[in-house]
Amino acid sequence: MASQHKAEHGRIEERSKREERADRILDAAAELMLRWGYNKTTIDDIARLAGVAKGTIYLHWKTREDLFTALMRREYNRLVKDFQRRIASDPDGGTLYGITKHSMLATMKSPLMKAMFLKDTDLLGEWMRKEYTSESFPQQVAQSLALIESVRSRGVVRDDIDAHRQVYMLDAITIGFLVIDQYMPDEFKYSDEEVVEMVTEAVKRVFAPPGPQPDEKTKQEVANTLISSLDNVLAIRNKIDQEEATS
Amino acid sequence: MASQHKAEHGRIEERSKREERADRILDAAAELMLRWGYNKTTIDDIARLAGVAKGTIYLHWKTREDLFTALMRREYNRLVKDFQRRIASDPDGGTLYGITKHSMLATMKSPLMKAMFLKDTDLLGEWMRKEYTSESFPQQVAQSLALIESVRSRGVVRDDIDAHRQVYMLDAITIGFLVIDQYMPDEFKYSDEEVVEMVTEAVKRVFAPPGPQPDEKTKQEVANTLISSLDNVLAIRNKIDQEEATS
DNA sequence: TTATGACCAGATAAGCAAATTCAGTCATCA
DNA sequence: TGATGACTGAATTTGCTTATCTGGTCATAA
Repeated sequence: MASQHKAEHGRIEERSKREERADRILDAAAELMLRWGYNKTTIDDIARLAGVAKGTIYLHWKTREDLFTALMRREYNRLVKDFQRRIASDPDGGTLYGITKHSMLATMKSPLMKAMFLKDTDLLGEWMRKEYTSESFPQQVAQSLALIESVRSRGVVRDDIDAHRQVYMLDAITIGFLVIDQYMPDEFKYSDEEVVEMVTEAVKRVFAPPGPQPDEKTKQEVANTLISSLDNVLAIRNKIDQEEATS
Repeated sequence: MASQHKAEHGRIEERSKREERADRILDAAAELMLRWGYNKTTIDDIARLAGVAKGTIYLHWKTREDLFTALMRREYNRLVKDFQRRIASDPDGGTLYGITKHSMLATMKSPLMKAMFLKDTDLLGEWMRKEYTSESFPQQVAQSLALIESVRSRGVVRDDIDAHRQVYMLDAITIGFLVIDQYMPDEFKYSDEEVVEMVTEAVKRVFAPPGPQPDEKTKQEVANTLISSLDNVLAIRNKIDQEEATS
């Protein structure tokens, strides 16, 4: 009994130690990827920065590509959780503009995810071509569509425009504010927060319904629906990950 | 008297023949540039397609770079004139959303200008790095700012936002709608006209002033100011061109 | 005088062998 | 049993030579 408990305890401790190490390796990978891009970040570099031997990395992931995929998944998980947290703690988290605001802030704070949404080849290099990206944006758009339909049905945004077009407009506006700083001269540099303020204002006005503001209860509902649907997305993804890991 | 007139007539005819040929050469350059991009479009190709000898091209422009700069200038002139024509014939030509609508339509119809605004390296290649682009966008932005200030002062758009931010927002939105189609999956493909309809709607809502619609006279004024300020821009540019040509 | 295209030199690409890099493995160690 | 890093072969890069291309000129022809 005692020994069994001890063994289990040991296993758990070991597991968490493993995970901690995996995290450290991913941290190193993230740092190097941001500095040098995918193509120029080698396993040796990562191992050195993480303070482990190269072989150790292969105790965690089968290939280099897998490692970076894991990194991006972790980044995505963090982004989504950050997003959920922001939504939950903002009274406007149940409005379209609130949602846009927090999704943009979360995206801006995560350079790797931003690179992925914007298909930044410099950073993602070869990884983009094979892995994630083909599914990534369409998936993002699908979620956009579900979101729009959810807020429309509750009268939180106007519904006198085709839903698909509304998604198109919303994505055009957010992408626009994500890329515009590359084009503007120096007199027009704004902080992330200022930019987000501007998108929020724009989204608020473009999608505001003709009637009165949504009441608190509706906003709560929308926020909750969104948060739990994101829980779902994460759960499904993690399930797929596990199945892939076991197979 | 008669012979003098004849000579003059001859000179004019000759001049216009020259210009016609220059135009033909630029047409060829435009076609090839769109197909192969700047880097892979050779003077020989252009000469062959235009049906002239290579040396003839150097009777018109000192260098290859000059030729493409002339092409872009012609394209810009055409865009501006197209834009002016559209503005003049639209009753909403004196509103910010009308202006946006027509500037976007004009831009979309001119792939080379679109490439320039978006800094499309694939198309513009080396030309971009040396020539136009450094001045191009800032100049565009400066015009944006002048435009915003002009419409603001006449109450055509709201003035409860900092003018610089308004420019930033307007440019973010237009750029967004110009690039978004690269990101959207196939179910979300819209024609230029449909896209412009959406931008117009967005701009209308984001920048609408709180008060009543501007009256016809104000719109006329704004449209006229804009058109003549564009005349000015063109005049200045052409003057610079001539000075460069003579020096 | 105007237009041409053969011609030139410098730049760019193609070809190729040697050197280096790097993802992934595995015998060895603790 | 978990971690290591020397090792391997495939892939990429480097260095260099040769071949091709192409912007720009200019003697010649119309």
